[in-house]
Amino acid sequence: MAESQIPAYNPAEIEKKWQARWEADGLYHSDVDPQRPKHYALTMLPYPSGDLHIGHWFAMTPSDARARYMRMNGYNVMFPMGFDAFGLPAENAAIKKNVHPKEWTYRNINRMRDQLKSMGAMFDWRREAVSADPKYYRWTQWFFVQLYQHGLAYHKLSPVDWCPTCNTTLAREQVWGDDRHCERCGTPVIKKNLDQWFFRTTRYADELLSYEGINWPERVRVLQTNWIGRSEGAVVKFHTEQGDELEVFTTRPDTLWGVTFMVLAPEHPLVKKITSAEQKAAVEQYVAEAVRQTDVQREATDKEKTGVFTGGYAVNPVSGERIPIWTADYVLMTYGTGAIMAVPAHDQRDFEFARRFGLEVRVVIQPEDMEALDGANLTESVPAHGKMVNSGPMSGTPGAEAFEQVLKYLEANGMGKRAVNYRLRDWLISRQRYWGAPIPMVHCEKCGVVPVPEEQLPVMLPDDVEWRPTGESPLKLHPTWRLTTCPQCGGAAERDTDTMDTFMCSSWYHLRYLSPDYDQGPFDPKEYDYWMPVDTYTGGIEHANMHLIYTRFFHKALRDMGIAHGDEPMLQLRNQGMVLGEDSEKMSKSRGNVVAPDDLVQAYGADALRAYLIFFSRWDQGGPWSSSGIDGTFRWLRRVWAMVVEPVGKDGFVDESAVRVLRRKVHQTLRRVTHDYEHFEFNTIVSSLMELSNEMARLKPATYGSPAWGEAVDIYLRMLSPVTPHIAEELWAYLGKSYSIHTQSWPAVDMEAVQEDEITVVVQVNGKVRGRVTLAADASEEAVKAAALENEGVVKFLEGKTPRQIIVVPKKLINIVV
RNA sequence: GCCGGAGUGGCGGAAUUGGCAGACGCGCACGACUCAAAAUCGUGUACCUUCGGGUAUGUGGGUUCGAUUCCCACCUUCGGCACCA
Repeated sequence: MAESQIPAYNPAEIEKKWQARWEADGLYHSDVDPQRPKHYALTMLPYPSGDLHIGHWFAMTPSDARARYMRMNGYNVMFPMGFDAFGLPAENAAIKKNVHPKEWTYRNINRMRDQLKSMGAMFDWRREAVSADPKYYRWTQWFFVQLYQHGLAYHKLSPVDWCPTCNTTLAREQVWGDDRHCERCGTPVIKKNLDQWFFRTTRYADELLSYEGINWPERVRVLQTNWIGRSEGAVVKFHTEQGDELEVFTTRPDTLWGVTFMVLAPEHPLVKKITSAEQKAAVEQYVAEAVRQTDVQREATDKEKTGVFTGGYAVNPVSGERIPIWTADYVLMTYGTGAIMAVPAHDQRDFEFARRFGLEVRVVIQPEDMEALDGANLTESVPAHGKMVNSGPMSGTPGAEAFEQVLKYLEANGMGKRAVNYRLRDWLISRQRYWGAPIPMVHCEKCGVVPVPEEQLPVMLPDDVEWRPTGESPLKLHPTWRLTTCPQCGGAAERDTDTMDTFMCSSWYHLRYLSPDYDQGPFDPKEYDYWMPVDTYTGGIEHANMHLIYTRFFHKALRDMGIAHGDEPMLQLRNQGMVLGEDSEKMSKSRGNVVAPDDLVQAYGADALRAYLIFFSRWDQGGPWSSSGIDGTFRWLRRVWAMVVEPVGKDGFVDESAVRVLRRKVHQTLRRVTHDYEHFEFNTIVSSLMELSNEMARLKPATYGSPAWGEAVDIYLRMLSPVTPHIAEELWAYLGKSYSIHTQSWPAVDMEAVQEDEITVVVQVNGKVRGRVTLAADASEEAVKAAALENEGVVKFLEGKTPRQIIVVPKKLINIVV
């Protein structure tokens, strides 16, 4: 055959060709079909920052491959894509380049959509949703109003985290690290007192701690559990000598008789009232200093305890004792009640404070395995549980019962009750920036806060705004936008000029994909009933305590408002790792280590890049990028190409034993690859396919032209198609098989073909490999033993000794112990 | 300090239930093809060795006939939380 008739592998040509054909045919459209089982595969939507990053491809390619795999397994798969288009970076970049954020964002979206298409993923672009689109944020606003009407949104004046670079407030989740910096720009935050909108995430704290019915990684569950930070204890009611109630939260009610002082946070409202005339100056100075400090300075755990005696006293409800009240900055106004009962003998922080200021340390817990404790001699606190001592009527209560017994005592005497505290805070929603969904609320002097009626939504974000940040909301500076009439009384009123945190937009994007053009509600219930919940959700772990908590909260709130069903929005979650630059640093423009996927597509084709992204590291781990490795997957695809298109010039002789070997390898690989798709172990899918193509190339001369060879190529291309969809489609067509390979079914493993007819058993002597024997697969244990004992290499090491023990692992290994 | 990952050749990684450590690929070396180079193909590639073998999965112990895998202690490293009462 003339060589010119064999086509060469030309990825640029075939990728473009098939992408156009698939799009024209609507091959990846997903429609409701009650006859078929559905699978909603979702990958976290990108932020349109300008350029698609190799990290996006790393995240999305395996998700795409798995969505394709599920489709081949008979599922009606929906795999949508969209853009998280509101947010700070758009604005910051727009400021730098002096283009309108809207223009900048939509330009980027258009560019990124093309880039996404070049990877040949099975996205159903008819379902694309863009959060900055009025027909999208109309419903973001509608949800806000719903939450408000159901008591889940409220506003209050409170000290909040403010990023001085981004010029806006941030939610607690968006402040990271030891230095409490802004999650987006890295600037340390400061505190500001502002009137802000919050969502009541804390109302769902307990439910968010339950992961029943969802298959999420242990790691994410642990992160969320720690973040929510549930602790069980009691609220105990003390009184000041002036008669004011002073409640404290404690996890150790069993130490109540050991309280020797109390501490109020400097911001606590009672500080002023209880401070005595003599202490007034000192207290005022201390409070002023504490307030001036940043959280970082104040909450540094290594600094020495500071504080001031207020001159005031409280009464211990259980003992009637008179307890001095101090104020100190190690007590936080934001946790519990902002006041604590201090038990220095059994709490290290209280202990340090007591030693510093010469306060009494009184032992009230005696752990069974410790010598008798004496408060005066302790060098550190004893937080261990144990028998209660010096505790009035409760003395002698064993450690195991102490907590419950004291609670019973408190409740019986009206002195306190069981209580649970969470570290989780309500979600701060207001942002003082332009590029976001306006908060659909009107402030009326007569009627107070009034939501914008549904028929007036969306509250449109105006285009003609000075969006350079000033620290004030840009919408506030617009000459007319904020002026409106009160929906309730018709009088003059003002709009809320803040916009919403973009995590609000992304809390429900998976619902907008269901019906992005629907205008009777946020989503079409028919689509919802069929597709929801999301079956497989993939994305980065960095969202564990932000997006992934918000979206769970959001779903549960919708459920309770009767808008959604089910307890969880996403059944199965899997996280990919992060791709680093070749210098092992995080990829960033400023470091100059960003790898541009477009260049790689141009040089090697999308298929080789897809295969390399899947192959080069564990998906859940990520790691430093190395462009040289892509040569390997490119060569492999070229070998696969040659394996399929290059004929073997021979006279039809087929070696039957080679056929058996071929079929065995094909079906063993199929079994392995199927397993790996099910378990999100993507890199070994490619290595198994490489191994198989190596073996097939070796067996090709002896099997070419046989039905087994045809079967091998057929199965090979099917297994290949989710990883490298274009070359698989091209070769499928080359062989004259019916279009499209992507609508074919996943092949079934032939269990008979998988069976080995000969087995090689490793023979060990004292745990060391000394030989191996090959026998028929059905050889008896006795026969295997006999063969092993006769093996040349083995005999040498037995040195005539009698085996003490022979361990047989069927079909694998024999260990002879002498 | 607390919680959770991870440590395997020059590199990325593999080893499905406690059973042949290093699959697959990169890189490197040598060879074939070529006037030559590239590309491609082939062979080799943990360490030591007296060529019998011995040693190797962060370190040290343990369980076991047998441990990358299980247990204990420690080291390194990454991530999260941190005066949360």
